Amino acid sequence: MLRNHKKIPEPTIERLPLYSRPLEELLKAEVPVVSSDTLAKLCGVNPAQVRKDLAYFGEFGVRGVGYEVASLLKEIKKILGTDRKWRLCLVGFGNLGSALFENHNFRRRGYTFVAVFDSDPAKIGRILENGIVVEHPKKIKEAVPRLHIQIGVIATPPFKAQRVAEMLFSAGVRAVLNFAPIQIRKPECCVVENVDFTISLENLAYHLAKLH
Amino acid sequence: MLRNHKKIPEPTIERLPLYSRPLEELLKAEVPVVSSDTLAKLCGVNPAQVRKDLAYFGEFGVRGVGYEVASLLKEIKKILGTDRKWRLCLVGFGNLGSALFENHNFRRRGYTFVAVFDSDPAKIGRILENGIVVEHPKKIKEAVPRLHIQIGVIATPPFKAQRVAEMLFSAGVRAVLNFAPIQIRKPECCVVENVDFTISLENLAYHLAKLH
DNA sequence: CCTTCTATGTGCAAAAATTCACAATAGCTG
DNA sequence: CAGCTATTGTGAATTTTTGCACATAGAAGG
Repeated sequence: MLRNHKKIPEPTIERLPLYSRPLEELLKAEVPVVSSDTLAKLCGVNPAQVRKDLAYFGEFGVRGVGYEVASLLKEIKKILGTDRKWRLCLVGFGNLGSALFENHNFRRRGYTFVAVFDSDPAKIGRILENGIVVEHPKKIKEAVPRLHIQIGVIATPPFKAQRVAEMLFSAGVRAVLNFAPIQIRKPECCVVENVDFTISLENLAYHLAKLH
Repeated sequence: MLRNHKKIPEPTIERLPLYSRPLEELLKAEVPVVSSDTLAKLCGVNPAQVRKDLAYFGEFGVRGVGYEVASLLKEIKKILGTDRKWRLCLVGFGNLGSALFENHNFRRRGYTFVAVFDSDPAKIGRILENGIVVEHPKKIKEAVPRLHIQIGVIATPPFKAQRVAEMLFSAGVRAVLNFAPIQIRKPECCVVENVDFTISLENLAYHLAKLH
């Protein structure tokens, strides 16, 4: 058994959510069992990779049969912490921010926004879904512990992002999802995940230019 | 010289945009020259990595001095194809779609939306910036060649994404930026880049759960 | 023009990740 | 219950990526 001997590689963690998407589909379609081969094809990866990734966490499969869809999905969710609810706050209620706030994928997966901050006076005081009121970012310090906010989502202009991140960290938030196209400096104890569309576009452009 | 002997690793390509962000800052701040060490620190990577990545494409630095900011940035842009203009179309004009459409980072980097598609009758016909009119996706086939669309951006609900991707490919689009949380099947000759926020969130949740 | 200083470019070793390939084993069949 | 089939779990081989460490070369100063 691998699971207790080695530490888990980062790429493995990044693939788990990838596996869970088709599994949800299969569950919905009432397919009871899936093989590493099928799942691999659905995700566009190598079957051995699927098996090895899963084996880090336990023996979820049955030899000669495959993986039971429902229980595998449950296991993956447990590993990723997706079986819990997570409380988020949003900083920056512009176009992107409000799209994120209204995004149903988030809530469906257990991520709920419980506070929204923006420094624009025209937005402060606006009442959103679930009775959430847009507040000035200076309220972060006080709101984080009170509302048990665990994850901060930054959707501000780039030049404000570092400052906002520091406010979040010092208020006790230890995980940040950053949509601003800058590199956030963070304390050792915290995690930052960056989403930068333009990086993806630049990748595309590079490969496209190569194609002919 | 490495450049003509070996093929370029994917991670290298993915880091180039990362380097370009701080370089833009440095250029704005009129810093003339930067060392691999400084640039590495700004990007949170290893200095040798910066040098090696850049060396794949040429000898851009001066020994004992460093890299000239302006010319390095220009080189990176040339490599990534960011020195050109790219013409995009957007499919799916919901919350996320409209946030993307209005996102200034895109235009600033040379990515311009020249068409928008959505199947919602309430949205079709709506006139947006630059005189772009929201059209039904069945117009994709005709619009792609006419408007010289090079990249398609998918911001539809997941269950429509595959169908839309196929329409784009068959219309001649060879690069797709996909925001729907599904794995797009694609022809050999095409490139797909996925942006899935919930994957990033699940990563965060995993690491957060690990922290204590 | 020679010496010193500094930071690049890169060969090489180490580490990490992927993939192969097969032994182990569960279920099925007769 | 023995033999067959299918598919897992995993050791070993392979490939890829990273990082060290240093020779190399440009610049500056005497």
